[in-house]
Amino acid sequence: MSDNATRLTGTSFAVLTLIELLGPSTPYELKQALERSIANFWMVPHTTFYAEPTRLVKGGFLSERQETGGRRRKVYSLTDAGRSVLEAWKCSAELTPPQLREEGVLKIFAGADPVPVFRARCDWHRAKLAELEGYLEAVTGEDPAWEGVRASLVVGVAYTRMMLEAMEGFLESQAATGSP
Amino acid sequence: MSDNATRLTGTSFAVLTLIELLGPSTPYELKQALERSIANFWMVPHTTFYAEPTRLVKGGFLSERQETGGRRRKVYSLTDAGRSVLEAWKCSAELTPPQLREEGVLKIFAGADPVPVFRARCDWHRAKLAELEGYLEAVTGEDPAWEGVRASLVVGVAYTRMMLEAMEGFLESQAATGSP
DNA sequence: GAGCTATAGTACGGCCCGTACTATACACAT
DNA sequence: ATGTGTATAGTACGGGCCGTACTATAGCTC
Repeated sequence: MSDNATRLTGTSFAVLTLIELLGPSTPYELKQALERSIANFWMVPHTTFYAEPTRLVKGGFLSERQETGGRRRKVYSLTDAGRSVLEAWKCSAELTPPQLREEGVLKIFAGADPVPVFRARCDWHRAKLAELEGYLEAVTGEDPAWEGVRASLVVGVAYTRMMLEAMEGFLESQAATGSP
Repeated sequence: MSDNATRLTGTSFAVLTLIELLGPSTPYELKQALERSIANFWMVPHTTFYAEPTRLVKGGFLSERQETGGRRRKVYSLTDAGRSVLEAWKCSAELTPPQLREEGVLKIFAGADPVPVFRARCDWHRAKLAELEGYLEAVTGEDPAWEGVRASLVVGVAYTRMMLEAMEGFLESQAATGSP
């Protein structure tokens, strides 16, 4: 009946999911996988991410053992409790609202000129698009267990491309009316 | 030379901008304005938001006085330091990367069926779109100082509509192929 | 075997934030 | 005038988050 149970956040489920996909893993392996996938739609700073497995062990959702050679890193595996909360989360229909933090729009709100803001964001989204397409290419033809991984990258690519096209359209329309 | 200066986050600039627009304000007035505008692209939980003016006073960016009647609420105003960091931020070209946290894609990554996820998100975006259109209508024809407010709401409406259409398109294509 | 660079983390302190609770104002019935 | 319901306007608390700075090991190269 303890009420200070480990709170499970999106970051927790990100870690659990990665271990389910990869099998027993070290924190760095998890982090590498994260950055090529989940981090693009569920951002986690690395210091938070490294802390998460420890929390999950404390909550009984992961078990931990030490590598015997090399750096003697810790290797984490799912426990039955971990597997079961992960399954429950996947099946549940509940979704926390999407959270967006876009400093560019904040500046526009404050009265800044939208053109440089969108130009900067176009560059950012162009780079991101190339990055995501690279990740997607790397997982095509993989194991069917990775279907969700592929699907999420497809969503990410579509989203990024949509944003990029919308902003490019805006900038072109501005260029047409802005200067003679 | 103190190096533990108050860190200024997006939330800080949100508060500073709102006070610049509204003039001296109480926390609740700021929160009301926030929810009808900024919170849609820079989410802040209310407990964080209520704490922010206190931090900004400590940093010297806001000054504080007490209402004399009624609830004797605190009224915050910009100091010169506050006005100056706000201006510097508006003019600077730097932007932190856009931060997205979308639990739906996380579930798809984990292998969940995308259809219920997108259906839930469609409902959410439809409601959000109606809400934003309401806010936008409420500020049309206002003071020219509110130009940025209008522009940011226009961006928000365009974004939400784009997301909605993309998801509806996906669901229709699924319906066409998924069942006979 | 010293230095360089990439890899693989930890320490710390301030900030964030979800849950729960508090408190005041106003309406309207009693 | 007093109860009681509801919207308004917050505060308390403790664990989680996170940016900056630092540390440490592995392999490479000279």
